[in-house]
Amino acid sequence: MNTLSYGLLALLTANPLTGYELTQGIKPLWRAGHSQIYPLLQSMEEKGFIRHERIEQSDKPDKKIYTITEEGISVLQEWVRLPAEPAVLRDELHFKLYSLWLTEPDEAKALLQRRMEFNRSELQRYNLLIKANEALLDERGETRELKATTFGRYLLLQKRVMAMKASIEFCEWAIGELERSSPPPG
Amino acid sequence: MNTLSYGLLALLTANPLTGYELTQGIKPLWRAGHSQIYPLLQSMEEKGFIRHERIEQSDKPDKKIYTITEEGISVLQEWVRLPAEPAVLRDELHFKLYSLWLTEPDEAKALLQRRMEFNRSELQRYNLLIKANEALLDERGETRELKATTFGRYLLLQKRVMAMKASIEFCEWAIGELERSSPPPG
DNA sequence: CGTGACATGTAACGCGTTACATGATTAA
DNA sequence: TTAATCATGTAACGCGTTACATGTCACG
Repeated sequence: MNTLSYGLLALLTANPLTGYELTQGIKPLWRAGHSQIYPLLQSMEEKGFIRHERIEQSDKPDKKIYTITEEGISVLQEWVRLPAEPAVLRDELHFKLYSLWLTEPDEAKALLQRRMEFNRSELQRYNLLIKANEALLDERGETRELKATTFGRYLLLQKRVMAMKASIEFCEWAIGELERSSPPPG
Repeated sequence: MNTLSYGLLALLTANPLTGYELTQGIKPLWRAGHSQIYPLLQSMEEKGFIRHERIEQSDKPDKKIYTITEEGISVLQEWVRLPAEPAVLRDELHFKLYSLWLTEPDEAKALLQRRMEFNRSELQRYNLLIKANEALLDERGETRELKATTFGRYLLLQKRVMAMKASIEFCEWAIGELERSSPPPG
């Protein structure tokens, strides 16, 4: 049981999902491809933390819908209360900033601008997810459980939004610093 | 040549360093242990991007001081102008936030508080690094090269500072949200 | 007629962490 | 005397990415 395994359990507490849906749904939380996820689902099923139901489909490939078991919920519960390890950030840009003086000022600016545009599109994506989450609550947010899972998603998405905004602010500031240190002609 | 290899080259453009010093110095930029770094130094030396000088010491173990070569600088230069891959963030807290409703409100708050305290200590560490960087410039910041490398470090450290501040703000906000949704007795 | 979504899996390889290995000096 | 700093290396294992593998339907 590694971190990703617990993450899959976390997603399954909200509702039953297929491996394919888990692969899509985990994207804003953790970077993982389907080739990592399918084997973990198999091993968690052997451990009794999840179980699956096979759905035969004629138009699309058959699928397996995974549901978390009572045992799965209780191991997740124990894990959640354990202190969280420090976040690990791996960003090439750190090294590129460090050696920025090796490039032309124009190229340095372009580097930051590309990152800023990517961050802006990510921010937009998170805002859409927040709206979808709120809509879910408005439509059928009656049970205590749905309110609770929606709240968790809300916290998480706000975390991502705040980080993205900070990153965009950094890019804007750094581009300004670059222009101050080598003003463009004109 | 992976990202970490270019990162080591980046550090070596500022001044010659030992593998040990590189292991320490890379910490704010990338997570990597010495067992990753020593083999990369050997392979980069075979490629001709760096070279080393052995220093014999009587009180401490002997050391190897690595210097970047002209060829090393030129491959780094080419790499820096390439677009930076999106940053990868791996944070257990994402999953724990998502399943926060499985814990007692007190434990949920403690989870966020621990992270906030860690972030605050990181912020302090970065502020010290910024001061050290500025001091370096004041003391002997005459050459154009030193000014340039100091500038790169400055940008990078500001990036980390802004990210940490955003993360601290998130924790404060999230603790507030938790208190609002389940007020403490009294 | 090709691309993308749906859907699940395995294999190979590279990257990252932990542990093993050695050994002197210095401060608590 | 125990831990920490300096200093370099290897080995084993686990995690993450890319590629291989298969097949249908819908849309442009």
